[in-house]
Amino acid sequence: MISAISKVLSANDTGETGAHQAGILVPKDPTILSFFPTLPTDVKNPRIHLYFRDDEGSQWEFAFIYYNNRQFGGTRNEYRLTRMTPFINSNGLHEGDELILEKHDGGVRTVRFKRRHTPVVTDGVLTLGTAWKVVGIEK
DNA sequence: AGCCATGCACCG
DNA sequence: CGGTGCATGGCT
Repeated sequence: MISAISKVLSANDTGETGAHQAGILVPKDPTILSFFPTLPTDVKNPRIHLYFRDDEGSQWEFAFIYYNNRQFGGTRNEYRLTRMTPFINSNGLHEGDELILEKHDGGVRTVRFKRRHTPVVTDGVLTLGTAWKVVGIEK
């Protein structure tokens, strides 16, 4: 049994807007967040490194961060998955391409992607309000 | 809520 | 000095 989520990359996600963003935004949807480890909410900008393996067996290190400085006088309150530049570039991903993250038994995580496509909504696929959707969450 | 942007620190 | 990522703010 695996859990998987996916997102259609925005221009900013891939760095095509010129931003040195180096990461994508993760919506605060509880179902999406359940894919990631739980980060503490009582500390500022908690982060955790996650390793994802691709089709070819290469490992990529991404950083899951909760920018929550709103609780400390700032204005941020959002999750981001950063450090994806090497992965984005070496795979030539662009805005519109779909990123797929999977979590297998034992906690092994893998990344895949689909080139620009039109999402096909089939039964069993819960489409959310954003570009993210749940492919299959184990519970 | 989500995407767009940027000043600065760090490092090769 | 140029690329990268952190942290933070802005815009829609």
